[in-house]
Amino acid sequence: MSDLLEGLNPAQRRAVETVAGPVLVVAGPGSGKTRVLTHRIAYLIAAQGVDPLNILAVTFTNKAAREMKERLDALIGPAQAQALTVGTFHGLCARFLRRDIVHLGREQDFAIYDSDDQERLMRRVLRDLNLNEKQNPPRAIHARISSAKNALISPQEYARHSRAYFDEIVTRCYERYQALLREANALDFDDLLFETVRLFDQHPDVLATYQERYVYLLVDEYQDTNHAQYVLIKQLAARRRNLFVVGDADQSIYGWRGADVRNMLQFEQDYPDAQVILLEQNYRSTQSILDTAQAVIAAGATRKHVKRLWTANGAGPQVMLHEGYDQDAEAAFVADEIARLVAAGETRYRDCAVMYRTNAQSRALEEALSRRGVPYQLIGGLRFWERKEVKDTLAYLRLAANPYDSVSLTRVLNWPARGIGERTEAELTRWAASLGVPLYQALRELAEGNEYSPSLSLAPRAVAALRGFLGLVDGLIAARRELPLLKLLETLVERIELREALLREYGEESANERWDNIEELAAFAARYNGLPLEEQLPCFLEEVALVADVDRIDPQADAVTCITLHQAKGLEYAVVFLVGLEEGLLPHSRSADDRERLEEERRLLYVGITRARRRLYLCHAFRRESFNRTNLSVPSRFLADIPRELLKRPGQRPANASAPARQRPARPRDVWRAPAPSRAVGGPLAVSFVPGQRVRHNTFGEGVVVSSRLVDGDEEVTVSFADRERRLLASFARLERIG
DNA sequence: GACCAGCCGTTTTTT
DNA sequence: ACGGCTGGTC
Repeated sequence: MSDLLEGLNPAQRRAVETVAGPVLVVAGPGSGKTRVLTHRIAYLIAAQGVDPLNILAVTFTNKAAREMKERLDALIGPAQAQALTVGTFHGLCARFLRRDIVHLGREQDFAIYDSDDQERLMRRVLRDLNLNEKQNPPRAIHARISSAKNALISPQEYARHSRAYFDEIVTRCYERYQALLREANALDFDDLLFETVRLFDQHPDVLATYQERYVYLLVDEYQDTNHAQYVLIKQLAARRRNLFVVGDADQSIYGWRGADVRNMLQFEQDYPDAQVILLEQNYRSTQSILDTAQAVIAAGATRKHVKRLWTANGAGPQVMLHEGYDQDAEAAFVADEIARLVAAGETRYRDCAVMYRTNAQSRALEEALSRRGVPYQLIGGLRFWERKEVKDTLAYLRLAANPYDSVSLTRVLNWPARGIGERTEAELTRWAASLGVPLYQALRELAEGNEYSPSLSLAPRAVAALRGFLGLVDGLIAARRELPLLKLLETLVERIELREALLREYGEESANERWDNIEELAAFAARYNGLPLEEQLPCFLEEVALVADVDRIDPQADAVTCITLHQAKGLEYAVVFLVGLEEGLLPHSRSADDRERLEEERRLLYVGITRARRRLYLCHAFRRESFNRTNLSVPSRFLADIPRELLKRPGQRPANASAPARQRPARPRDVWRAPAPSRAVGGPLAVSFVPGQRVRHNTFGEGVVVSSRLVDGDEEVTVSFADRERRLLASFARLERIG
């Protein structure tokens, strides 16, 4: 038992041992919160004799859930670890609903609609309501509906609150969208949460069984919960109140999808008897990296729980600041640097990661890395499960599980091409709608030759094609009952002549690539072989719908990880490159006009910086290609918040080489002191450039100073260069006086 | 109903 | 630069 507490610092130990009542753990990055979470579970089971069946842990990704179980395997043995309930909010809700959704008058074999399905369905809604897609972008409308659902606002309530014209549109769409989802026996991502809350709300008896079962609740990444998740937790914890949440408001980066950091900030009001534990010692990073992170976060808006992070890890190498000429040069620098470090035996590929704000930025990196033969794995981007051929193939499997899934049905109605064109589809849809039945039902009626009052005007040839499709689907439904998943997939591939279809459609090269994806899909399907026959398909489909891309990171592969900053949350690497630290990218231009969202961008950078264990590179480019044109870039404003002596530029002597203050080894209680907000350490006290002064810049060339002023402890110089006037920060721009 | 050529928007982040 | 969509033709 005692070894469960060994090696934990006093705060961590308190977090593990405080068994009863609400606990809020405010944990800085790298403070071992995953460890605390895991050890607490182990402690409950091994030292307190708690039955693992009574524990529910919620993690942010499936990967985190899997890793937690693996660690518990080692700590308390597989038997105990397997009995535990661990998962993501969405995964857990899907499980709860599968069991109990009949209480809401629904079928258990519901499909889960991902963003692509959601958008397709929204298109259908717009067509049904005769709304123009151009004027009413499906994504925009769906975004409104999604945030309404995250806030637990039903269509009726939305209608009540709607004010503006657009709200009226959204209201009508929301209603129709829900009706179609129900008709398709489908739930979208947001419904998984909403419907679970509704289930618990309307059926206290069902809720009570869960409250009884889950005596201990643990939630990770609490700062990124949305309102629906918050309510869900409140419902589940209401009885036993053994709620243990861990989070870091400074790392809240999902506000844009409904996460509300106030859930965490108000925890003490929600649970007045809550214990609050601060984890401030960082075990991950060097002092240099931590100092940089603190400088960035401290310059932001005021925070509630201000943590004083410290580490005993020592100063480590200085954080590097690098400016590339353009994105390719930036990528080349990254690739060269990784190759250099690996060649020098300093690190392995797998310990390196490159992080960026947008997926589009990965292209230049991929090119540079592969040109140098640096192995890499790209996370995100064109996601595997979203590739067309994969989704098309999956659509058939989804139909086999639930033929009422109209989005999947229309998706493959004419794929591969079987002579069912747009007109036929439109007519079938119209007919089904006038009968008030799902498309599949309409197909059946049609095939059985049933006559209905709303007439159907289809050519005999079209009717025959539709019959053929129905036969195919029904064949799959039958096959599903007797064949294991992998065989079902093989049957499907044969019946639709998938390989030939791919060749026909895409040409040899592309078709082969796509066929590889189908084979990967088959390999994934094969993993469900061990399950009972009737569970294989549903489990497979559910996992496919809910896996995150980070779940696909292969920790065994010796390869550099390329990943977005959002997905990097919770991960750590010895060497981290943050690229594209420029205005418009980080902070992203879409967040520039909103103070809150700007702060979220800052936290995103903070998250990125704190992923690094030993070496950190902050990179930006002088010019960047976006869309089809290149633009000159301005270094991110957040860089200006980092005291210049913390940063080193390659090929330059350290900015403050004569002052060894930062090089001293950190003492255990060497609490980091934040620089006074809005005044960078070592910043100028007066302007040093005067109008008319001629200056030279490494990349811009010669120019003339137009004006200069002090901004946030730095000097902002406006210089007229040959191409145009530019504003530069004196601490970054390397302006050389001439004449 | 299939096919082709040209056009447009796409890109912020994701369970 | 790419892929999906539109509008035209066969």
